[in-house]
Amino acid sequence: MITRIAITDDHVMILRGIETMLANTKEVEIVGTYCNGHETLRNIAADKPDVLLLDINLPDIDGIELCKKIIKKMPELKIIALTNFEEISFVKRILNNGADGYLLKNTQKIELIKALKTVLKGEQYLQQNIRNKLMNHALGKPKHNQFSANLTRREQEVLEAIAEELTTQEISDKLFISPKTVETHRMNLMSKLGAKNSVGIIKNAMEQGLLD
Amino acid sequence: MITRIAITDDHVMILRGIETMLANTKEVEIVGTYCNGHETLRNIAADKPDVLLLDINLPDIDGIELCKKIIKKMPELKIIALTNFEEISFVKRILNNGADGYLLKNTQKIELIKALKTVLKGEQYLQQNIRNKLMNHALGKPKHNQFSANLTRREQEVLEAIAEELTTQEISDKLFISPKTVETHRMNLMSKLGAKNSVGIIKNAMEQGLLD
DNA sequence: TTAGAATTCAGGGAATACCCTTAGAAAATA
DNA sequence: TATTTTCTAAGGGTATTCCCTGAATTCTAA
Repeated sequence: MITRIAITDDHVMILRGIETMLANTKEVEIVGTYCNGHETLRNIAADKPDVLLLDINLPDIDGIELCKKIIKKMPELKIIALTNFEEISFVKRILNNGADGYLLKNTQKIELIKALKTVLKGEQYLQQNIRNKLMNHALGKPKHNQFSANLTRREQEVLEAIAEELTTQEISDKLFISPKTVETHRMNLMSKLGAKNSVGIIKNAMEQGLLD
Repeated sequence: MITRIAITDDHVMILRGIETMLANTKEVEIVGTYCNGHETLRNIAADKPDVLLLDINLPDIDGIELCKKIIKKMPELKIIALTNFEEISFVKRILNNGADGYLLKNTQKIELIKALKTVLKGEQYLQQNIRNKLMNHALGKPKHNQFSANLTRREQEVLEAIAEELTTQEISDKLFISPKTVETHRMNLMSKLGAKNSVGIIKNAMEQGLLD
């Protein structure tokens, strides 16, 4: 059985690149290539692909919205998100909205084929480094992770307010607590995050993914 | 006479895509493909291309620096910058540092060939929309873009020192300048990055990849 | 060579952050 | 219930940042 593949990408070079990569693979056939979201929505039902390689950064439609719409139309279709970015929050959103796989655009032919086979089996395919990141991220939140400080609810709120560049007074107004209490939380944040000042709080918090 | 072409891009798909695009064109021959800056610098002299299609966003070397280095080595070589971004400030910088052309990655085959011919004649090639943007820019809309803050050497040094959680005094000791000078740089950083305080400087700098 | 950046520095004051300690009340947990 | 953690808040400082103005020197690109 030949797998029918469609590709959506506004970069012609990427389209040609994938076509070339798959040209000598007998198990697959490219049944459609689209340059944007609207073209994809118009033609995908007629082309009936088994898998769609979908660039998330399209000129016309937000990738996640597009993903949702396509899945609604064709629930059987497997979608592999294709992008340059490896933002964890983004990966999570796209995977929660219909995508079955996530590939970076520097993918080699072998990995592309592996990804296709995996999603066709009904499994999820993620590149190794993305998988690792997701793991770390998942473990970081609910569990006691010795590498990432775990903050109390209030500390988290103060942290976010500091990240918004608010002053102690402004934070106290926002959270309806005394400025002195805000200072206490700030001191505790410094201690927990190993920072010498607010700059360090924000730097470490961002590196540990405590913000977003 | 056959034109010798080399390509530098860390995305295999782009490499394959360009190869495919040029495969049926007799006037050109691809003599080398490189995945990063160092590979390019190592091999380009031996491959002797007439034109280099150079992705500006490489994993290892800053595109502009790389461009300078290559031109120093091979002054005859024509370089066409290849990228996803159409930031005017960026276009100007790269064109002022050795590139002869600027193409977006959504370029079609016809335009690619046209660009190659143009730069080989010794002229500059820019895509139409980039050309228009440059025109508009030159005609008097100096809208400074908050997304592309470009920092001076000293500002970058002060930025990095702030990120190290140093105080003004400590930074002044480190850089052998007066604390007052450090404050001036800090103020300019706030202004350039649209920040209200040092926390904002670091937050925006990290988001824009000005640190690391 | 000449205008524009970039770098340097200063005074002085207001605002804010930093740092220590202490401690009661509320909430979560064992 | 008892214990721990969290949240609250204060006094009383010192250190640092923030903000304004103004200005000389050096570098750099047209």
